[in-house]
Amino acid sequence: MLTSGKISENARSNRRQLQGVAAAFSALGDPNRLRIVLALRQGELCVCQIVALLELANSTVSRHLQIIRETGIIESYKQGRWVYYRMATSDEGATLVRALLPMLSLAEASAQAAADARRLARIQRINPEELCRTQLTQVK
Amino acid sequence: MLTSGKISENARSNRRQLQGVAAAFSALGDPNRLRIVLALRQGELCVCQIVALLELANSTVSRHLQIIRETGIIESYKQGRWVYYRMATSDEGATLVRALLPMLSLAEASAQAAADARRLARIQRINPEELCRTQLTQVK
DNA sequence: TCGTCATTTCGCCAAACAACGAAATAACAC
DNA sequence: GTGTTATTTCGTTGTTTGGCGAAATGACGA
Repeated sequence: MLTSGKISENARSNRRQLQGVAAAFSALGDPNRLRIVLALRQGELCVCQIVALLELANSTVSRHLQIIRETGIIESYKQGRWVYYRMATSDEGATLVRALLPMLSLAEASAQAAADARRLARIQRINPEELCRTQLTQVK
Repeated sequence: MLTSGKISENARSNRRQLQGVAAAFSALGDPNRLRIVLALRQGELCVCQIVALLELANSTVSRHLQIIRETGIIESYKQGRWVYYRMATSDEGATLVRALLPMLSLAEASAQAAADARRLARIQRINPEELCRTQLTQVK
């Protein structure tokens, strides 16, 4: 069950509108949300993997993901207790992602993005179930 | 005398960094700032032409222009009392503009952008000196 | 030099936003 | 049904932001 979020059809048809483009820009105007999208370009992730990467509260990450998802750039699906997020595959979402590619490439050339990519590779080697479990104990 | 704004060399070298990309996204995440950039893609404009298009206070427009200019997307030059803004021509700015093109094209396909383009064409037919002069009397 | 004009900067304000912890929700195992 | 787990939603808080009018700045003309 793929979900782009609880957005109304009206909001969906605004994607091609100026407001929709501005919303996508605004979503990626937060550095942490930009880092999330760059991470998802490496492959789908569950919330706790993103939490581990960003070192933010899970509630904050969840909210960030909701904001990005509502722009259509990413989508999510449930697998048991886990919710996985990935880059949009729908026609409309993919159009937006394609248009964003040159800018995302620019961001990927940064030292921060490289450091994130290295950490993410390590995070992805940990069993997600174990990663989620150890997160509560690591909360400080 | 071209000016990209009073940005430090440190901020300039961050353009290729994640923060710089996020700043560009953030700048264009405001609908009015996005409208400004779409308008400048039609050709250079002075502040009062942009004020006429957006129907905002001149101080607000000036602030918006400063924010966009600091990202490197646009540049400005003085001609007497007038300050003209245009899309960036420097190597670095042009790279950013090029990367933004697909998204700007998406925004240009909107009804709002088309309406703006029509109004802007009319505004550009007015002598800028006369336009500026009549603006103070139109302030409500 | 003084007055006018175009723009920028400043100060204020209400709204929006990113962070957090707590509560609620949904999925799972026993 | 109960307890555990992953995630989302809610409420709070301090910070940021987009709008405005007023003040400051710089260019021009007499």
